[in-house]
Amino acid sequence: MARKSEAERRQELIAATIREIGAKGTLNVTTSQIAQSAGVSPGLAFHYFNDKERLFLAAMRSILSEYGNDVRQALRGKKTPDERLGAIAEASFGMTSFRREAISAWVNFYALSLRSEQARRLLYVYQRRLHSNLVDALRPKIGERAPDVARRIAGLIDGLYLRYALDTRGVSNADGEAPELDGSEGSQHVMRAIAAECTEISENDVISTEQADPDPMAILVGPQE
Amino acid sequence: MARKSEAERRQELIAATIREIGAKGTLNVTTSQIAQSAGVSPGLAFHYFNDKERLFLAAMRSILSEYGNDVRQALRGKKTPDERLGAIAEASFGMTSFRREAISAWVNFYALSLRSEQARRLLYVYQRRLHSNLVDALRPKIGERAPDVARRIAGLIDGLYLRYALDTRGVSNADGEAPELDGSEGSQHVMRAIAAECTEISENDVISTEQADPDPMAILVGPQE
DNA sequence: CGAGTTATTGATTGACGGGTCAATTAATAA
DNA sequence: TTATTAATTGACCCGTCAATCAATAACTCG
Repeated sequence: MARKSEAERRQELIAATIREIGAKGTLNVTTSQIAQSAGVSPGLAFHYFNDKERLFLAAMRSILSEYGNDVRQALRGKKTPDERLGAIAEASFGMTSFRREAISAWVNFYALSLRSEQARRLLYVYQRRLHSNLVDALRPKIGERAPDVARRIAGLIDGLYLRYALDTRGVSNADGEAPELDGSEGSQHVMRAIAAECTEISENDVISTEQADPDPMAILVGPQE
Repeated sequence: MARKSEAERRQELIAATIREIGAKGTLNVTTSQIAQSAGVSPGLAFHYFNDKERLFLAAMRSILSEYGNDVRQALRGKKTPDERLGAIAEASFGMTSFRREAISAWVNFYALSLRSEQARRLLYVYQRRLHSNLVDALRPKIGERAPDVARRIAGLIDGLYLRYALDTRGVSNADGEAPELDGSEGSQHVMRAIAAECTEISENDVISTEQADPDPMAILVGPQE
């Protein structure tokens, strides 16, 4: 049955992995389950990815890049800072990220990054990208205070995502019902927070530079190594 | 060896559970590990908690109530709204919540709540308390817009916590080194966000009531059942 | 002390899951 | 057709782990 190309199989296995993580709500899914969901025998998973960890990391990369594509596409054509900020916010709470599968993947990958150096690195890439997108969009509005504000907005996005994601019947045990989370509220919150931050800054305008926090390039998200 | 009271043993086992979750960075810890860490035989864990799930839930309750105590204590004596908001922020990023054990517990319990109804309920209690604390402290400053703002601030707290918690070498594999996360930055971010939200509101003062979002008591955190 | 109670042990079970590998099958080349 | 390569299978090995349980140690009270 030498059928499909390596690339295809890998993709199918990754998709199956995410599907199963979504269905079970945990990383405790067996290779057999994943293989079965991919319509393939268990051994094949180990043939393409050498162990489970690497399969998970591949799945994580897939989720991350899916989100990245969403943002990129949402930004396409948006020129004004506010348009761009809106695009980022909406992509963060859009359908792609709010499928049960994606939610389960995100949350569990957060947990995974507590024990896996690799996973932590991937998450860090996401954070850096988000931060840099926000800074780019904010700078025209608030200049050098953009990095500081961006850090809060990024935190807000993550936090709200988590809260909406875990909200109520959101996930629970698989059933026929349609959970259908809606993230539009989330992006509205984000936009309001941005508005508030910007208003405040234009208000304190003159003195802002000197009394502001002395090192806005601090730890949280900035190139480290 | 009939030694300690039930209450004591339960407490010891709960502490050991959190300790092990912290050390391994995951909920994949065996009952034997936990028992050993508590200086007790594996069987005893099942004697007091009937299964592992319940042991985890007890640990989660413990973490949650630890945080609750921190907040209560921080609020003690604080009268002005700003003092109270500062207390909440600092408690959220205080030492108690930033030990590696607590971080690992929180993050993994978030993931757990994707598959456990019980865990989700517990998390919901935490969210409701945080929200209500924030609203109480915000209302004197911004009146009926407090709930809406509180939702963002709560999200910001969660999100920043997550980001600081996962930051860099934060956890990784157990070693002798002292990671010693510092959350004081987090609370400063929170205070700045609050300041921004309040400034903006006092600015838009007159029109604010009518153009505000029509239903600030929306889904995210509000009594549901 | 001794009978009854409660805490505690740790060996044991039974299921399960990651990873390996020899064999099989399809596609391709000669 | 035959030879060669590569994908795919699925049974199997070995370790692990949640949960059970019969035995035992410690404590209580008469």
